[in-house]
Amino acid sequence: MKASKKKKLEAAGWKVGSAAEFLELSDAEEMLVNMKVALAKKVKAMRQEKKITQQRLAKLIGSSQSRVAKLETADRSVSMELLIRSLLSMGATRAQVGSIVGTRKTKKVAKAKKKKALVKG
Amino acid sequence: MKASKKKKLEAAGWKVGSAAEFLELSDAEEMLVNMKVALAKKVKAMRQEKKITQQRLAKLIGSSQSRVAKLETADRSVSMELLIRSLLSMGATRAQVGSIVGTRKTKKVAKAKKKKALVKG
DNA sequence: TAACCATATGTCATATTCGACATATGTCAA
DNA sequence: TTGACATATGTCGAATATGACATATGGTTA
Repeated sequence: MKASKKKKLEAAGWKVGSAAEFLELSDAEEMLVNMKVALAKKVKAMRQEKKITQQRLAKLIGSSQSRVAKLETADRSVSMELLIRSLLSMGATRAQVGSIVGTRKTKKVAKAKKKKALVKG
Repeated sequence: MKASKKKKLEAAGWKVGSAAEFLELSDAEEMLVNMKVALAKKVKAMRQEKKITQQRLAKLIGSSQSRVAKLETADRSVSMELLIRSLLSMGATRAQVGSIVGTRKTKKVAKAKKKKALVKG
């Protein structure tokens, strides 16, 4: 991480330890966000595959349509727990959830480029 | 639902009211609890492997010793998010976290018996 | 156009989770 | 015994996540 960013955060009142320590936390936060986004996409995909509305999924998990919408857009206000509960409520297995949590998304663009490069070479 | 399951959950610190109440726990909720317990055990295992105290882990994740203790005992008041954040902060990979989330615990005794049976047969 | 349905967004009162603190328990060495 | 250290538990005010509601947006059909 850049020193300038650290300075900025410190100026804003954030207590930052060593740069290395901060890096670890930053990575953890980023991974958490990525996990949530991945889970959110799966919620939407599963719901659409089952051809049910957000309203119906909401009822299934004891929530409301608006919260389901927030879930699927990985809104800041949604917890990991609710995301996972939603998947499980739609019939996902622990293994499926674990797979989503544990799998980093690969960029399709990057993959395409790599493939092209191989063909060319 | 089997009484053995109830016992298991209670042993893990999840106080369950009446049996009838427990019966109303959905499969999804039970899976969620099991995931939390598995993650909690991993937090403790990783911390001990790194030979650091709860106090130090607390500082690493910006929390307190008491909360880390609650984390490791899978207290009701701890979120999935904090459990995962703790693992990531100690250097766990997404793949590792995913593996814990997605893997149901199998009884060693049961496994041993199965193996023995195979040998015998 | 209008009416309808699905989804997104903003707000709010309540519920849950948070860090922090006090304190209890347990272990080990002086 | 005492004291120091690690961990567990109970509580509390603050922070965050919740369901619910109103409403906006976008697509489809009459």
